[in-house]
Amino acid sequence: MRILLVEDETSIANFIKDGLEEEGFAVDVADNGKKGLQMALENLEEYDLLLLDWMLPGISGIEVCRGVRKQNQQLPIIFLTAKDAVDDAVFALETGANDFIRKPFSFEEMLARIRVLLRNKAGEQTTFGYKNIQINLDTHRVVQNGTTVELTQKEFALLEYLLRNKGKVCRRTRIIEKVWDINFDHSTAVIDVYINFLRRKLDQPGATESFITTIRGVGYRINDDA
Amino acid sequence: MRILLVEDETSIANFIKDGLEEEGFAVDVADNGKKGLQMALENLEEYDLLLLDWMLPGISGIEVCRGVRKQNQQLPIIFLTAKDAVDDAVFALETGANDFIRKPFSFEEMLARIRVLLRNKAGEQTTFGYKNIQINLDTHRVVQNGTTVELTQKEFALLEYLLRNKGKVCRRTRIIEKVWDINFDHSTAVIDVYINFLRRKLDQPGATESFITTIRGVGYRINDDA
DNA sequence: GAAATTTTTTAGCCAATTTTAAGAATTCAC
DNA sequence: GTGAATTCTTAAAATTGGCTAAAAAATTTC
Repeated sequence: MRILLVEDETSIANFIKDGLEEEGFAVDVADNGKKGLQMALENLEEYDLLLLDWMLPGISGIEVCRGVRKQNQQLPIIFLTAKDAVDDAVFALETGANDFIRKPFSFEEMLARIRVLLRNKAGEQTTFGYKNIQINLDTHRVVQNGTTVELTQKEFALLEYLLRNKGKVCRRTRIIEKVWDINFDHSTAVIDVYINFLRRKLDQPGATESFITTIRGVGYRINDDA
Repeated sequence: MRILLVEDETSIANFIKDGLEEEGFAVDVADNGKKGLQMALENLEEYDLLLLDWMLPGISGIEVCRGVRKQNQQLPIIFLTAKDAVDDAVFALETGANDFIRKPFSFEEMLARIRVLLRNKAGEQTTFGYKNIQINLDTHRVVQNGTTVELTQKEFALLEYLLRNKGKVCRRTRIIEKVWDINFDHSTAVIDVYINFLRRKLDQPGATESFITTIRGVGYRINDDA
């Protein structure tokens, strides 16, 4: 799940970005309206949700919202507005926003609203599994045959991505975008290295095949069970 | 947690009532505005939240809201409005509602919003424990193996948060928000310092592992008791 | 208002994690 | 089979993030 955050105050932007990343979202930040609109339109398919500050230098949040809505009716958009700006809230909804959050907001509130809007897309599932491997997002644990396997953050994120897409090919470029960064060097071999880490930690010793199938020239896939 | 639901359509009212009762709320239903306002005002102290349908026979939801607000500024009020009634939503907020939910809504969405507004209200468990550690919110005491351990306020708050979420990861950003104030400073190392304080006070001398597990890049976790 | 306690900041250290790089192995097309 | 492309594996370098101690700042207590 990739979120575009358009927010000019660096401290707030970082706070939100860090928090959401800890929750497993990928977050890109634009620090002004022009850049925000540009990023949104250029990668319209990439983003699952747009978080828009109301007050922005240059192009305002409303204009960004309008611009995006012209191209895409579906993308969930949430506004961040000042506490008592009731009119702003109305206006935002009229312009096509799906929800708004009044500042100062608690992170939990924001997360609740994001989850509501992403529900159909993301599902709220917090555990995934393949055969004897279970991953749990709440506890941030991976259990295999009843024993915990220690994974690092990146290993965890990669496994989560593969399991979320169990049965489907995960293309290298997609993995780079979702697990690493959208701007990450595509020629890198980190993926290979991390796939290798996962295999070493999770493949059954003596098994002839890995639980992660390599699809040459394309990417990787964890097969459906059975 | 007692909720007053003012809704004239019996089927919807029952659906909401049943659902909320399953979640552990006590729910009273008024099937028109007049009755709703009356019940609300007579038992103002009893209710923790008001769910108000917009369209009501007789006295409208807005009028109920206004009437309640005259007596009580604090009571959280959520409106249920028709899907595209943007103006209604605005109007509701101006009249003093805290939030609104557009119909048709999902039960989860409603629950999420109710929980946000009820956060930090009473009626919760007041003791938590992990192995030999017991924390009591009423007496504000921590007891380990029968002897009281002196904790400062912040130490206590942090331990409380970790224990409330026993078994789950507590992400750094959430800890900062919940235990310290909403505070956009993510560069601080207070958390580390306080985790260290707790460990020094509560870890068994000679133990190989702390009772608080560090999850690098994510946060901390107190494991479920074995 | 001085002393004690609590909270927060700072900074160096260290270890775990992440990334890079490069040679080995495998696969595929011809 | 041969060669090119891709992936695997390993090791080493770079980076990050958490730990700790100590000091500074804020708050409470007497």
